[in-house]
Amino acid sequence: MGEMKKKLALKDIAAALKVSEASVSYVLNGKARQYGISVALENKILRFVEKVGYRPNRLAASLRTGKSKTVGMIVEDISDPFFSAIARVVEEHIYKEGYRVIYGSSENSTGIARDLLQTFKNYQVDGYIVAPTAGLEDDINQLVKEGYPVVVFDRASPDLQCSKVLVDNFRGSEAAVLHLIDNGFRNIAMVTLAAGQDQMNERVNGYHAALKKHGLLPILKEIIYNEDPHKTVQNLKSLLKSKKDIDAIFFATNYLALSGLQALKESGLIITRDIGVAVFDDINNFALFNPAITAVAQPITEIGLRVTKILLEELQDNHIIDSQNILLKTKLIIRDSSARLLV
Amino acid sequence: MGEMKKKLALKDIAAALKVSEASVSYVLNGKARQYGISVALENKILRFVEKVGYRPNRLAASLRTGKSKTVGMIVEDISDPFFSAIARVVEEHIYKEGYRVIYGSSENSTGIARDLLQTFKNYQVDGYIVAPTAGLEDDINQLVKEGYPVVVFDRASPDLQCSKVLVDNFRGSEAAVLHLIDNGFRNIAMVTLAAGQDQMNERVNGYHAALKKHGLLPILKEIIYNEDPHKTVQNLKSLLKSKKDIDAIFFATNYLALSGLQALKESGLIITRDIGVAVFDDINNFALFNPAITAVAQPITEIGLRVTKILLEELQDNHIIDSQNILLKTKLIIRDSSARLLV
DNA sequence: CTGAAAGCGCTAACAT
DNA sequence: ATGTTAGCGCTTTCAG
Repeated sequence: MGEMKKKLALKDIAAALKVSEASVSYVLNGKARQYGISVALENKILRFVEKVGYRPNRLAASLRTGKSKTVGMIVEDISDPFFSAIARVVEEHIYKEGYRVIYGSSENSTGIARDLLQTFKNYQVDGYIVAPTAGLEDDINQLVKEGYPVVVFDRASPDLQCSKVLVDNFRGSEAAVLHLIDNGFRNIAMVTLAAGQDQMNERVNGYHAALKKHGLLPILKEIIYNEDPHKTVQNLKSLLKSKKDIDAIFFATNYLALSGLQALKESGLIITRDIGVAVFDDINNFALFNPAITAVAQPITEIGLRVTKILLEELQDNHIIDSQNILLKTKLIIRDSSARLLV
Repeated sequence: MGEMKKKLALKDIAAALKVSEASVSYVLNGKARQYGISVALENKILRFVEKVGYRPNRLAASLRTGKSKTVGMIVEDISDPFFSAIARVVEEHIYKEGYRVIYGSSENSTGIARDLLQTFKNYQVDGYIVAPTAGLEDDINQLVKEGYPVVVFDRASPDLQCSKVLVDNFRGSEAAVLHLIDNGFRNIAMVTLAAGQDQMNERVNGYHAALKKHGLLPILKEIIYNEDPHKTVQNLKSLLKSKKDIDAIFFATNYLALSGLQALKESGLIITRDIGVAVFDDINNFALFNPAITAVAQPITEIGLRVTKILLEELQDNHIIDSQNILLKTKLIIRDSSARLLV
């Protein structure tokens, strides 16, 4: 295969132009004025660099400056539409500021997340964006203590000493369940994760709070993260079979809902006629399901923007910034699946 | 905020142990045997490194070796479920071999893609995975000529001189349309992109071929990439209004289908009763739509695995490898939306 | 078997 | 206004 053409280095262009490496470096970094490089020399350098297509080796610059212009981002699963949508927003906006993103999916495992953090560190990333797993608190706080900018999102333990961008899971959940109650449902089950993630706990708390206001009893079903979806469907079918009086289900995540809808289908239950449904997290397609699914929408773009903005601030200012705590509102999107069709 | 604790460097651990930097480096890179380091010294070094938690600076190693252990991946849009699912597979499998991934979304723009390629190069990535935009051929071939491993997927111009992992878009599309014809549909429209992407062209060719076999006439509607979805919905509603004899629609991508389903809904058309639907690319949820949507499934995991495997091969072997051409089969998943419900 | 030392390509303090 | 040069932290050749 082709020869690896010898790449031009800064010194090559300095030599070709018979100027010093420093001058070239200054010009390329927009510090010509600051170091009193003449406009003539500047243009000459710029023109030549353009002509020969020289591009500085970022690795070398990073090694020298200690800044890699890269941020590490840990999501739960990049193929989950919630996380990929946020990743997209972050990528787009942080790119404009000259930063690149390295991603990693934790699969909700503290071990993998820790490994990812370590890897990012080896790559000398300048900052971290993370959807933390339970148990990652110490690792993150350590990073903060060492002075690295860290922003967590989606979930956060109170112990975390860094900026946080979260949604109001409690109220979002509570609103959805109150809505189901308003529509006449009384035996409302909630399907959630067994993982002990903070945002899930809040969603469950919201569910309990709503029920309590009306003196209703909870029916909580916990699913293990990463369980084979087929098995989840089976588990949910069993639940529906054993508790025939369930008249509505509230799902704590979009993917649990997908399994749940499958379970309803296989159980021969028709949404609206037999059972009401609401979901936390509104992925695009819920509007197109038939019936359309009522969902608690998270402000995805807003989350991505806030995360990016805060990280950039922490990245740019060298002075101390207080960590920020952003709590965003969710929005209940009422669709057909939560309608009560009674005779 | 906390002091940036001075990071340990290799020379620090060499000094602490009173051994040479070379010894430490050899041990850390598993070359102790090769360079005849004693087992005793090896253990001593390993133990110490473990104890103080030293981690080599990959940037420095990369600068020195010219290998960054990073690959650059360009997708069309990381928030598209097709691409994020593939990204997930790639990430997972390439991670195990010690590589990291930097992603970028091209938004189907050659300019952005070119910029991303350049950026990746500045970061000295060892290899490239790309879903190419039309017009990126020269840039990619240049990379290949320079000796970089490149694997393209999802689409590829015949001019591309690198390994390719594609699906049989022509047959996949043809099979879906033949299926619609079998079910009695006669005025089958196809909604596709105007972008001139190779995979889209093949899908359109498959559509034409199927119609031709049965002497049917095409109704082709091209949508501009990145058009505001609301506008797309309007455009499709106009189409449905002006061509009232359309009895089925075949969508070339999952997101076009989402707009299309919205348009059908807003036009008061009921799938199965008024119109048949099939889609190229089966994202999870199509099975859960009601009616469930018939779709041409692409072997996502297989695509991700092949891409990863080929790239790793090209990355590891230094000797010449012929570029590989993989063509994977699609699978038509027949669901309710393509059923013909006639009286 | 081990140590010294020369860079990889760049930045920025210090000279001039 | 521009040039010289010492590293950033690592790998690897070469000499002991």
